[in-house]
Amino acid sequence: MDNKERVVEKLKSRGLKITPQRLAIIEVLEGNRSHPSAEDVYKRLIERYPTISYATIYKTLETLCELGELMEVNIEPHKKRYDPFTEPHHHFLCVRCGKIDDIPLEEVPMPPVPDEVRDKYGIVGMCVYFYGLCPGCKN
Amino acid sequence: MDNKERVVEKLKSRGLKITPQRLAIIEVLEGNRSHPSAEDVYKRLIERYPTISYATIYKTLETLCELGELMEVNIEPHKKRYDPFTEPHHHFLCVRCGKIDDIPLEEVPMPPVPDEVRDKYGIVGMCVYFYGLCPGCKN
DNA sequence: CTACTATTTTGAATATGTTTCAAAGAACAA
DNA sequence: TTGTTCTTTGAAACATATTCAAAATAGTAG
Repeated sequence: MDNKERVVEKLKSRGLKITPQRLAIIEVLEGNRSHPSAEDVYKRLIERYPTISYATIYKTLETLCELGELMEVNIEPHKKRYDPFTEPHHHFLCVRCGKIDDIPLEEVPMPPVPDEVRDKYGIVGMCVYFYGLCPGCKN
Repeated sequence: MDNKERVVEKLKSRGLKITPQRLAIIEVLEGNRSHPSAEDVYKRLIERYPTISYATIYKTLETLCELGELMEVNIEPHKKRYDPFTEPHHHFLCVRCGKIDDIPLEEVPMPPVPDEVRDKYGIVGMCVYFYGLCPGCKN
């Protein structure tokens, strides 16, 4: 999600309404590479929108996922994170500080999935997660 | 975890006690390829051990993970699954029926991770998850 | 076999993240 | 301006996992 206007048009084209809350959430996400959780988004917004609720945050995040403008990152058990950068890439979780980094395909390629394997299992999606200690935590 | 006796010896060698609950949990896991959740294990045991508690289940599963006899499978958001088959392999989740299948490395290889990438991020672990519709659900 | 000690189990309470719900509010088309 | 439909809200409910202190037990030593 690199372009707010495109997302707004997409919402409109599906008959969805452009509310201040949705705009604010989109603004928090636009170009955001920190893989925020629902709580992260909430905390970024609660000062500007003191009545915004988690229900709205969760619902909007879900909507954006359905529109293909956002991806869930489930690298951390029991806490969904979200990624507005939807091109294929991997993720790395620092198990000490909890930071998530992208690992681009140039550094680690997607594992090749033969068509017959794809068919056999009915694969429609995949993800690769890495765990470790980030440079700052390695000391 | 293909051999209960080895796990028992490992527990003993760490000064951990062999309790009926631990034995029962190990028996449920031994050779189990269904990737059970804590609840699955609980339900398998509650009839034979009417007083067994989730606290015990969770704690024992954690202990077995620490011993390297069990692996967490976090393919399903917000629900840990466990896998006693600890050799490297991938996992597939059917998004309709929730079943988890193994995908062996012969079908999809591990993506190659260059040493410099491993160092750069401090990678110590990785996993590959696949999502789709299993044959039974594809109809 | 008995007694001791450290470990383990238990049930209840708590924590955390997410979803549901119905009422109130707001967007937007006519 | 009005009406319809969608959206937001706060509270409650839900699901999974963890913590805690008291009671129970395994394993050891005598």
